[in-house]
Amino acid sequence: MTTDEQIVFIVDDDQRIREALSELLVSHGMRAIAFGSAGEYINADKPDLPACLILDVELPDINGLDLQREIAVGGHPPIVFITGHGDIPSSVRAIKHGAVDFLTKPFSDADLMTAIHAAIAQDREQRSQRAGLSLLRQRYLELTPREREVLPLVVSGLLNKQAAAELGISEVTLEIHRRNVMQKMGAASLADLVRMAERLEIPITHSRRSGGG
Amino acid sequence: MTTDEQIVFIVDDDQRIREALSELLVSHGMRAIAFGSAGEYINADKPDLPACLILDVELPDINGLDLQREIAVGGHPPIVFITGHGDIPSSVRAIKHGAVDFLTKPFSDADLMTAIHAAIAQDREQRSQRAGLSLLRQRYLELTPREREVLPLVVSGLLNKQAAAELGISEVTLEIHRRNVMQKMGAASLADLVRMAERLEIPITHSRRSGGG
DNA sequence: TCGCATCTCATGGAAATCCATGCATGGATT
DNA sequence: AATCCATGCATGGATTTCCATGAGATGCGA
Repeated sequence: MTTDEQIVFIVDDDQRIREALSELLVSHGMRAIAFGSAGEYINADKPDLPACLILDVELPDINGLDLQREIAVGGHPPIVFITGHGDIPSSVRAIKHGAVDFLTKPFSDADLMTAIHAAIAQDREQRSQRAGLSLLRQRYLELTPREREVLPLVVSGLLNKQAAAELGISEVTLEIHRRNVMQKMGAASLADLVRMAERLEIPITHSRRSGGG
Repeated sequence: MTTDEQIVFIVDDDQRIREALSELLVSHGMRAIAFGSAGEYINADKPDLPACLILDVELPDINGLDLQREIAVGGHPPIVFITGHGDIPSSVRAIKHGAVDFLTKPFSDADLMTAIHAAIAQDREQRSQRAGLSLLRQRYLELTPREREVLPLVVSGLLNKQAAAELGISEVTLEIHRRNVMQKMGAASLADLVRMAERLEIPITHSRRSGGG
């Protein structure tokens, strides 16, 4: 397939390798951008697309594994490590930290391409997850402080009456907050809101004992 | 700490290693059981405790990595690989498949113990997760076929009226099924039921558009 | 054949939710 | 000062949920 909506970043200090990899990728119909050091990669303006990072372990400025750790937080693309002098502890650390593969030179084009495809597929999935979560967070930010207090009580399964008592306000007022929360979060139903709260990792405060009515 | 409620399994064909590891573990206050082959391990009666499996890659009957794959399904303890002749692809494969660590001989006692502690901690967590999920599944099995049809509709956020229409039955009947579901599942509230359904990976069928009245 | 589980439905009432309209206060912004 | 926003409350009604009681039909296993 090789949709053109994807890109591969290459970080390697050896220019011949950068060129060889770039050519390989282009010949597979993929866009590639190469960097000679971790710093260049970090500072570059990178297109916002499903991507993959081919990362040499041995870099002039910082170690590839350290770069991995630094960019671990935040939406960076999955990494495929390549190295000329790999050792087992490094490979273990790399994979433990989420690298898709750890290839030692010489490796076959096929192995590399397999890893790249896997990495990009993974990134597509991750990006889609992140996009959804980011939308939710955005909506959550639109809630007023009081509404943010109401949300966890509601998704805990408390009755309006109970939640109102919890906050020391009247049931009517709580109902209004509750409706505002539903509306602002774009929840079609309480079930929906509960699932949103789950994804936002909003903790359950109290749980209702079926009191009944 | 080294709670005594835990155990370490050792699978290695070298008796001297089995004895050395056993001694090391006992000296750290942990129970250990050693096996000379994958087959012995598989067929053995193993205590049901938080555990860890120290697995030699090179075994007489089957490869340690293949054993890992075979026991991947089901509640087997996290694996710490040890090997005398490790290579990077093996280590990558092992970690990708969830191994906690991949140590090459000679390794320090400290490194091994660190890995073991991590593995056991991970197993404790996994077991706790599994226990909860297994309880849910057990309850789910107590539902009648009709109740299992009602559950996804309810947690989708449909009104009783809508869910009833979906099944072509009266609203009253659906209410009864719904209540039975709540009771059998031990859900204190709809929010609770939604979360249970999430954990059981029960798919959402329809979603309600806020029509409401 | 009897008993049991399952699925079905009705009536009827108590409680809770959903919603609209209207109003008031206090703080921040314009 | 005027306006907006967040917060708070009330009344009142439509809709929905929750629950109990009662009851009929089907199918399966003892």
